[in-house]
Amino acid sequence: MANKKENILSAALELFAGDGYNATSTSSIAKEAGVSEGLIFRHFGSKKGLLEAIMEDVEARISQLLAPVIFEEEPKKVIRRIIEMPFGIDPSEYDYWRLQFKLKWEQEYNNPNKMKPLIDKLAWAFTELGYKEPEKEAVLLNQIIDSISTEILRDGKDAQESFQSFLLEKYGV
Amino acid sequence: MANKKENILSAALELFAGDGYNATSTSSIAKEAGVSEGLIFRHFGSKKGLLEAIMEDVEARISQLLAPVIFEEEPKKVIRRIIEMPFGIDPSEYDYWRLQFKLKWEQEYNNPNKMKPLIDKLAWAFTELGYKEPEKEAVLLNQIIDSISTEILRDGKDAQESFQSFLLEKYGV
Amino acid sequence: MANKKENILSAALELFAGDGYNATSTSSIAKEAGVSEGLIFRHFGSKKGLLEAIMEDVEARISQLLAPVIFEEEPKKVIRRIIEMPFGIDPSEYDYWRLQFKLKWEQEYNNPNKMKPLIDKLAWAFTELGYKEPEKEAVLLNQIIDSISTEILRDGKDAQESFQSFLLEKYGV
Amino acid sequence: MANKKENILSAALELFAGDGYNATSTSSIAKEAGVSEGLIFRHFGSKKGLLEAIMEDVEARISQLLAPVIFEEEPKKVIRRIIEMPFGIDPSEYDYWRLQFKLKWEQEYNNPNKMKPLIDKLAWAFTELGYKEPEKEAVLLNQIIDSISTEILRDGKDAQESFQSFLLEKYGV
DNA sequence: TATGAATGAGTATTCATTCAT
DNA sequence: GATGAATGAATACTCATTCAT
Repeated sequence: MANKKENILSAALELFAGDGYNATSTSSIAKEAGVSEGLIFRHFGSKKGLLEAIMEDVEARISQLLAPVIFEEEPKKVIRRIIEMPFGIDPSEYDYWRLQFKLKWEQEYNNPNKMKPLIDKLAWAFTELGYKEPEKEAVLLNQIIDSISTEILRDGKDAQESFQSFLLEKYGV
Repeated sequence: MANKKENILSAALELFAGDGYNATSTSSIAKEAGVSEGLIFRHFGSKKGLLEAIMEDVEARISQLLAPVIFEEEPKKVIRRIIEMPFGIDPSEYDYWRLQFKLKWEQEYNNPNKMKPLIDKLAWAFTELGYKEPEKEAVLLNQIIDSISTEILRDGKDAQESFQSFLLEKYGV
Repeated sequence: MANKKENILSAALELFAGDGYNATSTSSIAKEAGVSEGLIFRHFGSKKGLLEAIMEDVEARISQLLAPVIFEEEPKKVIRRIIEMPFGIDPSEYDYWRLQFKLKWEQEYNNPNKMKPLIDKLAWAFTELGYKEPEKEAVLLNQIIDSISTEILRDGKDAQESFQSFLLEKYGV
Repeated sequence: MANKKENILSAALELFAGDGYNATSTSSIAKEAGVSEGLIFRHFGSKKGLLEAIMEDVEARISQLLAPVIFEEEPKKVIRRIIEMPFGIDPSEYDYWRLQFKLKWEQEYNNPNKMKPLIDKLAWAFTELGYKEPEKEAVLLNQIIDSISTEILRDGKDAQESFQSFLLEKYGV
């Protein structure tokens, strides 16, 4: 059987992502993870500490997903990559993303400049492509991607599939 | 002193919108409203009943805000109106909107086809204007408006003001 | 429509008899009686006061039912009458009796010498009939009648009918 | 200091037996047992769960008390044993019995066929002794014992002592 | 007489957290 | 590292009762 600390992390991720942070009790996490409630506090100090540990993972995975966009050198491909991104998320990782979105609305876990490097890269790409208002275009595209991600997490990838080519064509990439 | 029932409704709106439904206790609502906790249950039966009473208001206000879009006859003006909509929300009504957005992520209060009539109207407008994929354009614009509304509710109208003209120009309306 | 005070009394009787005094709320009585909760307190001062008002009725009805035993002059007929008594209760009056039995076990409403005159009469009858321990016989028969009454109130008259002739024969009356 | 779980059980038994199940609050049990209220729920899940834990004990003790009657082989001694039974209850165990009787009148905890094996045994004994209506005699004696038990629990053993020999003589055992 | 708004104390139950083992 | 007993504060909700109208 896997490490108990890992069990706690994955149980908590699943429950936080599904029911929200507030609505998930430490006792339900312990039950789901098959450990004693006390162990959660031994490892993570508090419920909030557990959340923070999970959020480190979440952020690592987001960076990983954004990497192909950030490091792309060709402007058109930057746009293409960002549009393809939400469809490239492995369904086994959906909970990381669900949690990320849930937390935007629960408490103060929102970190608005987490997306700053991405938006900067998009702005650069739009500048290169000669758009008149590249910063605004960047923000707009980021918002669109955000919305599509939300829908995918709710209803699954298939329902949104046709949207991908629509956007690729719209941006001519 | 004003009607106590009203006090409860406005205190609950404020707290639900700020902290979320789950994270707001009935005792904090009572304290904020300056009434006994029991009175909440006498008037609304349960915490959920209180939420539902508030949501009736919320929905009435949304309809009211969407009306100018829905009843607009000229395609270009339909697009213009929807873009102007989030900027037309009176700041005194922000909590109604915040609550609406919060609930999308808490429990099952999401009613996805609430926006159906709006999207249909947008699709009609895009068809009239000769867009190639009017349904997708409608969904896309709706998502954009949703995102902008979110940002406005978080950071205030001013930060997004310049976005309005950017979008109006982009859509040529 | 009947007098509201009467409505309260009969609603309370029904609910107290069915669910017990403690388990019945004044609000449920008000609802059942179709009156405001305040009216209960206007008329009876408190929940306990309401119970006491009902108990006066209960006691009047018990006396009425015991009268044919108490005023019977012939010893054998005294015995016969007491045995017939529980079968003579009108089903429409069962709630009075149910309440009487419920209260024996809830709080201190038990008044053990309420049955004193009856037991005295039985003792007299057994003396007349030459029983060796008339007081004990009286207590015993009273207990038997009490038990049968209990069963009748729970399961209905029919299930116990055959018991009546069994007892009449046993006591030779 | 003794086991806290035991403390809860014995405090609850005392209070349930004295005031009834409904009228006893979990907070009063916690106070009486010298534990936190939460511990009751950790150990027994709910107030009803606590009652059920107690009732298992109660039923074990009843079986134990009925054993000498059930396993008696000689008809006359069966009758004698059942008559002696209520006087054989140890006063330290009265609460178990009080609770048993209280619950007959509160909610649906009444299990009428709990006494079935006893009544069958009595019926067998009366048959052997040549009584004309052995089943009815069995039910009747059971009722008498029930009533005497009730009185003993209310007023103590002494007040009823003389009744024992009265009954033994009456049944000729 | 009758209502219905209003209350404060109480209800069973849950929660995050601590601690001895 | 891991458990499970234990807690105190909080939770949504109910109750008997009061009072202005």
